[in-house]
Amino acid sequence: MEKTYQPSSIETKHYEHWEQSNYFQPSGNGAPYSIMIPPPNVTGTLHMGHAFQQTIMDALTRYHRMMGRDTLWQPGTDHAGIATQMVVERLLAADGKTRHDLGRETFIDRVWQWKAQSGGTISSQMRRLGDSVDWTRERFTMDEGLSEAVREVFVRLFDEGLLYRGKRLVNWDPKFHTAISDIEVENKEEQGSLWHFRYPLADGVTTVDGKSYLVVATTRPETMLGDSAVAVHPDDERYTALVGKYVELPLVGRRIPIIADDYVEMDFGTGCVKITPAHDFNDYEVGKRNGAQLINIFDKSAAVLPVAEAFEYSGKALEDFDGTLPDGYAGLDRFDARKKIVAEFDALGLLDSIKDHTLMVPRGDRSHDVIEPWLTDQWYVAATKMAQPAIDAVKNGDIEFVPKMYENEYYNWMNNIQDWCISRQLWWGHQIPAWYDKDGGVYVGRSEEEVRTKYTLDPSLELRRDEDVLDTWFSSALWTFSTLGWPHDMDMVRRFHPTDVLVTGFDIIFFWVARMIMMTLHFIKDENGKGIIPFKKIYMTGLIRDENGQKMSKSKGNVIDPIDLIDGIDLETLVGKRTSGMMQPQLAAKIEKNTRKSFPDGFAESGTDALRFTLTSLASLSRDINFDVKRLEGYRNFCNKLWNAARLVQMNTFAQVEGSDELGAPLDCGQHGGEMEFSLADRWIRSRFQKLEAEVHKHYQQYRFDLMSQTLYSFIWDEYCSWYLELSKPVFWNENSTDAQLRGTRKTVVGVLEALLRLIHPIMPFISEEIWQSLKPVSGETGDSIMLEPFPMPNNASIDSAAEADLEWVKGVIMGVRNIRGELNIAPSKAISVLLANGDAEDKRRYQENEAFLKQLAKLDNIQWLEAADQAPASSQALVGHLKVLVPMAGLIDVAAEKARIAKEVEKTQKELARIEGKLTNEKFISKAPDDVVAKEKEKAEALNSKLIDLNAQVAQLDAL
RNA sequence: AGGACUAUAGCUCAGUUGGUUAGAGCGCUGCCUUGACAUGGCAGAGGUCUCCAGUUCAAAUCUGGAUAGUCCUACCA
Repeated sequence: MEKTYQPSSIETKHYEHWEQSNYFQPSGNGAPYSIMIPPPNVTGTLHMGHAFQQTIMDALTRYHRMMGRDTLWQPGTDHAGIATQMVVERLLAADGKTRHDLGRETFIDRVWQWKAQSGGTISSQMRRLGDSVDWTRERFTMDEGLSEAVREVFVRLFDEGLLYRGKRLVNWDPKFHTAISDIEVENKEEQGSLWHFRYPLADGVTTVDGKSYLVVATTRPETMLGDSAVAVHPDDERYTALVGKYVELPLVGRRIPIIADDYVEMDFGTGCVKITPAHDFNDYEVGKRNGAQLINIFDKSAAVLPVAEAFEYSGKALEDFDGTLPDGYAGLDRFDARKKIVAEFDALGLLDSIKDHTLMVPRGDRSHDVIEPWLTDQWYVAATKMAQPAIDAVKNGDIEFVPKMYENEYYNWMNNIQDWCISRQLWWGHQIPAWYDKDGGVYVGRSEEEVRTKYTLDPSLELRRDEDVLDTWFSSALWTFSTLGWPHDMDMVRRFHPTDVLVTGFDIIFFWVARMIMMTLHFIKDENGKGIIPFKKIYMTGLIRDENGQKMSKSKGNVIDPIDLIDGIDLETLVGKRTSGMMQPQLAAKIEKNTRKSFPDGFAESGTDALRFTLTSLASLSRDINFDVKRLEGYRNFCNKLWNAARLVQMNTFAQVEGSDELGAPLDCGQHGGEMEFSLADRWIRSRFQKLEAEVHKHYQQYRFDLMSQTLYSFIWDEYCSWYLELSKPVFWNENSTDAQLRGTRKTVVGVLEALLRLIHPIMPFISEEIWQSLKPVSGETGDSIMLEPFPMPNNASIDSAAEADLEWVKGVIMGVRNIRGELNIAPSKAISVLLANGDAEDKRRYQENEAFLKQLAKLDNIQWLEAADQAPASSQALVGHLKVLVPMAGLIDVAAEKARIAKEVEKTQKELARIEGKLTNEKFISKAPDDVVAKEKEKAEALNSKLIDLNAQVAQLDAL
């Protein structure tokens, strides 16, 4: 082992060895355990959220592998339809081209090229993270096998009536010219206006108060070109007389009816609402109920059509509709049309008022363009019909969310689920397996050939394939079984279903998790035809945010590439990375400034293990996780600590080579038997270790990686290093230690470390492997890799309560002396003498058995046991139970400082005593609290009382000097 | 508008079924280059557990309310 811990020099070599040795593949032995990776976007890069989730998945995978399970962690990527197409279109745009210039086939070739070029990033990042995925089974959602699964599911759902095509209002992205599903729309509050327009009443009718017009309010004036009614509330007495009458739509000149519908809120605005069924989801429903015409005025870019089109609610076009629109609007963008309409209303004296208004604006999650409700033909999955089994699976406990609170969110959404719009007007994706004849007949099948056979079509009939592709989530919804070979190869599906746990973020619970549950239950059945769940547990991780709680995003410039934390990165490179390739280059200056301020030195190299340990230590059950680089630094130091502890172990278990750092021959550590004598410290650390093992197992069961990390950290640092290794030194350094004593302590020092390494391996795979390998000559281990070794199991036989109590006593005495040293400024280098007084037989035994430990760790040159009759000199005193640890003051101690120290102690003790006596004088506490609680409090009070008396005596003694 | 979640040390967070001297990391103060480690050691300071009320012998923990923040769903045109 190198003298200093250098992660870069150990990580890659172990990973390569593991992968080449096929250690990541299922062993074929033991009960199956499987995890499906949430597939990242193939052309993207991993961010902190991925690193976080993958660390957890890898820890779970390695843990269960070491527990003897037949373990599969399935890797893969998805094709991310819109996101990927968008990137490639941007590349083309740089050359002044659009995808239409290339044509569909050439464009798709270009996307595949881009995938080939960028697709390796993800897998190399995963290798750097140490992910023990079975690379031989890596899958991509556009692979032939997975594409076949997509076609299969589409066709079967269609044949079962669970998938259909229809003309409906969809969320239309006018920038990408595609429909998106409701959950891909982000609603954000924005500042806008509320325009009040006057719509003249037709046929000379007037309102109750004698006006010749109605006032309607709108946030979207441009849609008035498509108005087909004005609605009022049926109970609104101001307007009841007008229901059934008409208004004359300004600019357009169309007569549109006044209808009554209780959708209208009487109290809002004027109580009159313009109804535009083809451009608003609510208006669509109102229009449908009341037979208002469905009038579309926009093209696919949300620019005004030359002539409006009208439809029946069945989707059939109305042939005889007069769609004439006012002059000057054809081809006008929606926002320009808005300005023009407002101006014309104003000019006509029909603009009643304009008010500032805050409204929710729907924007596409990829394009950030304002989404337009638009009438188009789309394909839908009848999710409303598939939801129930998926709800039941969670209700009856087959699938369990961790943390539990997400189940409510799941039910809430599932109970109000909408049919899922799955078609996308893109080129990159799975093309829909549907064909049309020229009369609009629809034929669905796995191929054109199959369609012709299935529907017995005349060979001469011309068929045209649907040009649209499917939502990426449609293919990811099949992920748990399509990756395993469905529909042809069912062996793996049967073996690894249901998978054990899904580790993912709560932000995709609807996009992915819910849909996977529905699809898997529907398509994967057991021998009795009952649906099989995709996974037993869903571990929902929090969202990784930056150190200020901000969501990490490219446009904020606060994303962190996990590899940069592993390898380190200098400030200039980091700034360059964050400000290049931006969608909004104007933000670059601000990002640069923030980056320089937050990380003036860039990131230091921390190594994968430190990063992974940091991530697991953050994995509490909370919903937001703020990632602070400071935390990483702390755990990098922890790796260093472990490394150096291992070096100390080696120095005491291998022969020293004169004038060299190289290790000599392994010493006798009991590998081959021989008599062994274990010191108190040996027995203590073994006992403590059993409890640690039990804790670690428990935390795996409960997915509390944060608590597990903390437990391991404090054991290694505070118990193994700070106490145990220090306590091993007196044995190693004492020339009088017997062979049996040396063997016993060497055995323990090595044995506990070796087991610790296995215990921590799932979180810190590299450093644990490196040290474990170097210990082989003294640990007696012969396996090829730590990752194949059994995970440590607690053994109650090694629990030694007496040793634990004795060692607590030893620690107490040492800490007492150290406290006096610290408070009274006695140099650590100065050896001092102490007296032990007021002790009982147990204290005496402990003192006699552990004198060497006390002398070593408290830096004492002499310890003297005082019997009751002996007179103690003026001393500074610490208490360990009844036992007084006395440091004589002569020549050492400043009386004033000592008095101050005691005063502080007295105050603390009095405060505590008052609190407890308050309880004990309370009748009700005595009578109602359980006896053991009362007894405990009484004991405490007694101890505090005698301590107080003692402290006062000391003060008196000092005063007498 | 409805719902969920959060509020604990200067910062980031733990605190399991009510009984702890309320913990950790980072930061801070003092001392120390002792033969694993200064990426270190030892000692220490720092908290009316957001506020109010209630239940209880006992509340950071349970209940109700308030305030602040985050998120989700829906939406008044």
